[in-house]
Amino acid sequence: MGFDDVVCNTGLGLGLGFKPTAEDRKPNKPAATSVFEPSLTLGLCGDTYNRVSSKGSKDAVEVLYRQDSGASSFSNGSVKREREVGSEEVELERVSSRVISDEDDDGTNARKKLRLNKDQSALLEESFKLHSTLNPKQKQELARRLNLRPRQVEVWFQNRRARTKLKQTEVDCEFLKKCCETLTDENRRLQKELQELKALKLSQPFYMQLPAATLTMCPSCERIGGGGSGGDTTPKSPFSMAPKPHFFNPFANPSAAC
DNA sequence: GTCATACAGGAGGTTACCTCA
DNA sequence: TCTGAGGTAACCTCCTGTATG
Repeated sequence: MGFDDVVCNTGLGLGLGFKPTAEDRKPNKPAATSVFEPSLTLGLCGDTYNRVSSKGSKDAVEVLYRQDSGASSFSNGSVKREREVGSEEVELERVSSRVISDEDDDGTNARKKLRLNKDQSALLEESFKLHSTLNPKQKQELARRLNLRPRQVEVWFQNRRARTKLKQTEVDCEFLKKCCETLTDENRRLQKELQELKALKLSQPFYMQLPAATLTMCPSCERIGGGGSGGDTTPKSPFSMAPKPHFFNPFANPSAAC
């Protein structure tokens, strides 16, 4: 979809941006393969942000998802099963996570902050490329491979999704700014054109303002059409202006009537 | 079939730690 | 050495979807 298409063909003007399709919003759909439809609603998009590539880690991730294929934390059939399988360990994980993270060795409440190493980050990135969300089994397995707590993996994915969305928001914002600039320029140009046409009309003798010719010209694209042809016998002025008061609509396609 | 409740997980926002210029 | 900015792990709250009685 080109920029011009957005401005001229949709009639929606600033209805821009990208959001995942309904299909894309399904959990565990690979983030990098999403298809997007234009929208102001923001969503995940093909992620080019801060990506670390590692052959070894990619292999590991593929194995991870092969092992767990068919398990979705959202699909009706699997939710119950996952809860049965993972509820105990997940609960344990949550409790232990709080205890470990909230209390220091000496019992103080200092929040410990670990720094993921390069390999851990690479494997997490590869996993995220395949699936932007994890089900409990995938989380457990990934945590085991990374030697991290499942809670840490969960947090990483939450933050990663947030960063992706933030990045996409910034991109969309820039895009909308450009749209706004273009529409402002177009508006300015059309206003100027309108002023010129008004001045031209006033400068002509009265008899020249009569609908002597059947030619019409679109003020936007400056194409001249045979207004009288095609069975249309309605008399028209040389620059057939809109019969109604004409308000500039930046979202309307100026050439749509042509 | 409908409703109330509980639970799990994600989004959005915030806090706090760490690194670096 | 100090400091402010930026990145990000960890946390909190709210909302939504699903299962269950």
